[in-house]
Amino acid sequence: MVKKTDISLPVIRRLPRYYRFLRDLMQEGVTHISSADLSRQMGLTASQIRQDLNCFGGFGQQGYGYQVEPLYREIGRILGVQRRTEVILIGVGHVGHAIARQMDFTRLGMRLTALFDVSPALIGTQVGGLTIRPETELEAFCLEKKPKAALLCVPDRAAPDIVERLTVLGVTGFWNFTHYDIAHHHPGTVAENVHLEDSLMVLSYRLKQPRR
Amino acid sequence: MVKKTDISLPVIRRLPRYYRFLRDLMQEGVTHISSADLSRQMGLTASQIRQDLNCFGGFGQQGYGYQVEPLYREIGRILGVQRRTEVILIGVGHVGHAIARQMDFTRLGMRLTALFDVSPALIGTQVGGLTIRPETELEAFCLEKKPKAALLCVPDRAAPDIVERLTVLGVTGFWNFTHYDIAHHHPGTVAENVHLEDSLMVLSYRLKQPRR
DNA sequence: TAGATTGTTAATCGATTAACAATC
DNA sequence: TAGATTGTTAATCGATTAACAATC
Repeated sequence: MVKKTDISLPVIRRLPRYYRFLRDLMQEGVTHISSADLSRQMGLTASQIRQDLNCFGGFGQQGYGYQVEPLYREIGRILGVQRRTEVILIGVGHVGHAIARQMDFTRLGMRLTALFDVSPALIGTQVGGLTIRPETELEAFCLEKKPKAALLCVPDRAAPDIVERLTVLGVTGFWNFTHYDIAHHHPGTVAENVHLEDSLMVLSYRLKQPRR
Repeated sequence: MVKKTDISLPVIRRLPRYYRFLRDLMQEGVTHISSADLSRQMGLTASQIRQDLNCFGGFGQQGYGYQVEPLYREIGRILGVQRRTEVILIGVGHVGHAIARQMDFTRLGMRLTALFDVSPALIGTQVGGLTIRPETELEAFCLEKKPKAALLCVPDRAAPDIVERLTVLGVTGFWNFTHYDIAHHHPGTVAENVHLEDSLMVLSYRLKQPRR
């Protein structure tokens, strides 16, 4: 059923949005929808939607549109939400804490299994059902549990050391909230960056632009 | 000195990174640097760096390189970090709380002036030197203080109503942590989206890809 | 001056959009 | 069948990269 083995990253980055949209449509009882309809509702071109969905083809019917539920399932399958990747969180500051408490990792194809921090005030306390471990236990834990991904919420200056240790331990994926350029320094890894400061500066810039 | 009035968004999105990098170089006492050197350190092509910096030209010298400090100042000026935009935060849940506590708005060209929430348990409590106000006071506050930007950390279902009220009150910029598509529903506004769930799903996908 | 490096134009690459034949 | 809508190819657009003349 899958047509292209390599789907381009811009397409992949749109999939979570399609996924959410299709779920909403299902809940409204919509069973099928045309690319034209979807384009109006999502603010994309119908052409782009057809191109995107065609990457893993077979869900549209000429003259009729796309079957909502099969399409939803297929996107979930492509994103791999049912196969869960174990992830650990390093740095339980304000942001790390918020992420650990609020995100529904299970629904997103991940499972949060451990929290680490250096602060004696935090170590041993519970957050979202997990006990914060001392960062010194990173090696022991990873050697035993072999997590493949880490969520990095430490201060920028701590990042290079932590990433080095984690890559040695076999961690290949990072959800990176620091400004340390993981992908550049560790070519074998996969890093998704969340640069909150950069994003806010861009908003600041765009607001100050005379005409948009 | 400014050469292009319209700098493309991809270039703008790279500016915060240049800005940080140049600050680091200054702190190391580096006074000038060539695009080739910078390209090695930042993992961009020298060509792209020259194209980018040339949008607001005049900081390079042939045979010599770029003056670090003037370039740093100019990027700060373009991003408008010294002119501060007033911003209010709606929704002091885990993420909103973390943002309010941790981000240094001042350094990023913004000033956080008020927090709003619906929860009686939160209203009246202090976060980062600000008292959480009831969301019902949004209109009164905005009519008086006329903030131009809002940081949206409410649940998705609350977003359409809040955004509608805020745009009526003259708020034109949103730092959007919800999945509500503000730019699509309110064409006049500027929205920077932080879609944490989407980002995590993309990481999950990339980790599960056979070869990268 | 010679060497280095920019500023800028041209070439390439990739993603988006348009068009339309295929087909439900 | 006629109408609608996809799948897919071709055209367009924009961003990145390469090349090199200008010049410090």
